[in-house]
Amino acid sequence: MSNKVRTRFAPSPTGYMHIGNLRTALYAYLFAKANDGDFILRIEDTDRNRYVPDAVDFINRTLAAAHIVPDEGPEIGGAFGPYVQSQRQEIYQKYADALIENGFAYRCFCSPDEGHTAASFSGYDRTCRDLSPAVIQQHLDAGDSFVIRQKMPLNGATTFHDMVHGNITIQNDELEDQVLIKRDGMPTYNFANVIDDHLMQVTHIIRGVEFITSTPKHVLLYQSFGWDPPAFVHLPPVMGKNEDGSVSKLSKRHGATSFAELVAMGYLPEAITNYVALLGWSPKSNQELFSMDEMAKVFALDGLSKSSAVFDYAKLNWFNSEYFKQMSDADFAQAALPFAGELTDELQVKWPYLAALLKPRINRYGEIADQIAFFRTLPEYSSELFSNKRNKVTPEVSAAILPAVCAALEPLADWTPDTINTALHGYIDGCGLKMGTVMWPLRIALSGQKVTPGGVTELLYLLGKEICLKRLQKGIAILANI
RNA sequence: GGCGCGUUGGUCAAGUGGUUAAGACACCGCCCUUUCACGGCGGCUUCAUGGGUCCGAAUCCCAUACGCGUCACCA
Repeated sequence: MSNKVRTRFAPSPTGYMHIGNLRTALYAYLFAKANDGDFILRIEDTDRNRYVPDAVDFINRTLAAAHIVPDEGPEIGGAFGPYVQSQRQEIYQKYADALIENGFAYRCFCSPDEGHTAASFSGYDRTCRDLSPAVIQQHLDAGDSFVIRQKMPLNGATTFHDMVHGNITIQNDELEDQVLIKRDGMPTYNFANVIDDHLMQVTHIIRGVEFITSTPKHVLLYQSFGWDPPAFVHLPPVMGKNEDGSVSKLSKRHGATSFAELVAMGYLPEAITNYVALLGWSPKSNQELFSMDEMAKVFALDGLSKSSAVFDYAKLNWFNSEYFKQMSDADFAQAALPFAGELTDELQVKWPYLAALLKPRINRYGEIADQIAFFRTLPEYSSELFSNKRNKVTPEVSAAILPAVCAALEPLADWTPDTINTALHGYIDGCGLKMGTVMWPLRIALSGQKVTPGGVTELLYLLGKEICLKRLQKGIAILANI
């Protein structure tokens, strides 16, 4: 049982889930599941200045929405708790003391404001590295506050293996005597993560590349304790495309950066995770549409890419529209309704019918309001809109067609797609014009735009007889001036 | 700046010494068609640059350039 795969997602509670973070969580989850392992959620809240109320709840809700379900964590518990770092303070203290005991760490009494920066090597100048026991005791007796620092080797190099990048070596003299326990008694990330990953028996650390350069410090810590380090998997960042064509780490100026924002824009969680999974990972096959279960079957580390990927809305749109097509009309209608804005009474009744027309035509729910705005208010338009080369329509031709269609529609007692269609076809068959030629001017007069959700029959039905006749008259009036 | 990592078309990418360098999105064109969409067909554009090694290099080596990361008592 000891070689069961265990991965973890260890966010700090900021109340925000960046796309890149979501992807990290997703990979850690998928890798665990692909290997019948466990996925752990751990909250890294050792920075008290950054604490955001309800952030843990937010993380739980986000993971749930994305169908990433932890096997262990603050809410579900598990054999290795607590899973919130601020509740593990004594544990870190104990291990830090052991390090001091064995000469791998030391108390540093320097004030953070004194500027103890070394000139010849990286970071802290190591003033307190070799204090005599007597001096240390003096400080302790005086009640001086201190931090605990890691005692880095002065020479040599540290090498570790990364499963996506291969072996990485860093000279030890590049390493600072980093702080392990802060003045407030809390551990730093670089310390807590080592202790917790070992104690929680994490086998694979999956995290962003930003941690790659501090990994040697972690490895040294594992060595000091005599522990075997877990496998390391460092993921490249998710980028955004700038106005000038350059790319940089996905941020606000690129639009949405969080899972929650994308959902608010009307993207389906399933589509987001599917797309994000493929941003930096590729399966052995050419399959692109994956359910979570399918991904959990085929996910493998060797499909991860080394280089960063640019977040592309065009591709996300495609994924989302594919997921829309898989939805039933009823489910879509229900889920889309909140995005429709205020509906006329007519449309409220006919919403399921309208929604079915919208489903194959939009990329995200957020596009709905714009698409259906013309139902409520006919946009201003000019007679030029009536021109369409493809269907051989001109404003003149339109001027002849509109009144005739009005006449054909007017007598209809029953206003259903069927009766409307029959009346329309009756007219078209009689007049000798092509269907497209007749439909074009109708669409323009009905909607004031070239592109509409649904065909003319559907528009007529949805608008209702009275409004249709009015809009057709309006079209005739506009055409009268040419 | 030091150190580390990266670089296949507009974007995601397959590829691990011999391929016509897959596939997807986007874009363009055609077909279908009651517009749009859907669907079908086709096209466009790529191995950052320069040196090696080799019969042969996107694949191996070395430089250069560019990009990203890191250098906190943040994670």
